[in-house]
Amino acid sequence: MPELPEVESARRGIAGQLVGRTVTGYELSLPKLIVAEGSLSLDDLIGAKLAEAQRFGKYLLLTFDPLSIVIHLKLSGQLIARGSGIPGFAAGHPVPAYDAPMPHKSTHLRLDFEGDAHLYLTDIRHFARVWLMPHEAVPAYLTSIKLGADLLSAEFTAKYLAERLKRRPASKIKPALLDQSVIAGVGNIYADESLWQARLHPERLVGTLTPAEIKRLYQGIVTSIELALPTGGARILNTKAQPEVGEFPFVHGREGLPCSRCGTIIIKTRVNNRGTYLCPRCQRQPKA
DNA sequence: AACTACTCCTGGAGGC
DNA sequence: TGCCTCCAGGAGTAGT
Repeated sequence: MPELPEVESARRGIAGQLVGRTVTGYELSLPKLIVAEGSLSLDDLIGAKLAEAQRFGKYLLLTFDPLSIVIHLKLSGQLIARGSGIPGFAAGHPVPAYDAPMPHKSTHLRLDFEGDAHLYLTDIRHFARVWLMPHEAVPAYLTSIKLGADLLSAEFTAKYLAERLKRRPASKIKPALLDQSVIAGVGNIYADESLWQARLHPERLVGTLTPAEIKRLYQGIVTSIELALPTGGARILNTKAQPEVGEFPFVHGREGLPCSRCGTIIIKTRVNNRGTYLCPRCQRQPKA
C-alpha cells in the first residue's frame, strides 16, 4: 500500500526532523527485516550521523556516515517518528493508527537518535525490508533493482511514458503501470486512480492505446500523485469510513459508491489477481 | 523474451 | 461471542 506519495511523505519527515542527528541506539525484534551486506549490522549505525534522505520510486535511501540503509515498506510498512525533541510524523500503511502508542506489537525496529527522537518501523505483514550496505555499494544496488523514471523526476514525461510502454505492447495497461521498471512509484491504488483520471479501462492492451490516450494517462498519473502528496498519501482501510464523493481517492476502495464524474456505481473486479476499481461508464472497454 | 501465476505474511472484516 | 475463511498487495521468482 505505501506507494510514492506515502514514501515521499516519510522522506520529507525524515529529512526535516532526523537528518543531522546521530544514532544512539536501536531495538530490533524481527531479524529477517534486516538484509546486511558482508559483516555489517545495525551496531554499525550507532554513532553514525544521518546525512541525507532520498527516495527512488518506493525505495527510501538513508545515507549515514559511514554506511547507507535502503528501506522498502512493501504492502504494510509504516514509519512513525516520536520523541520530545521533534514534532513527529507518520507515513505509510494506516494500520496501526498513526496515533497508536509506540512501539506497537508489530513494530520491528526502533532507531534512537540524539535529542530524544525515535523512528519506528512497524509492519503488520512482515514484508518490509531494510538493507544495510556501504556507500559505495549503493549505486550498483539502485541499478540492480531496475527502476524506471521516478514519477516526480524531470525525466518522467509523456514522451518517456510512451517510450517505456512500447516495451510491453501485449500487456494490459494496469500491470504495465505496476511494473517498476516501466515507471517507478505507482502501486495498486494510484494505478486505479490514474486510469480513472484518464478514463481508460485497466485491461486495455498497451499496443491499442493512441498517442492521445497515452498523453491522458500521463496526465492522470501526474494528477493522482499531485492530489495525494499534500495529504501524505491515501489512507485506504477498507472500512465503513468511506471518503466523500469528490474526495481523493476517486475510485479505489469505493465499490458501490457513485463515480464522482458521472454518478455510475463504481465496480470492483480483478485484473491479474489484483483488486481493481473502476467506473464502468467512464472507463468503458472498447469492443475488441 | 515476454507475460502471468504464485509466494511471502498477518490482522481485520464478514459470515454463520 | 467465537471460530472460520477470505482478502489486502510489492516485488521476486517460477512457470508457460
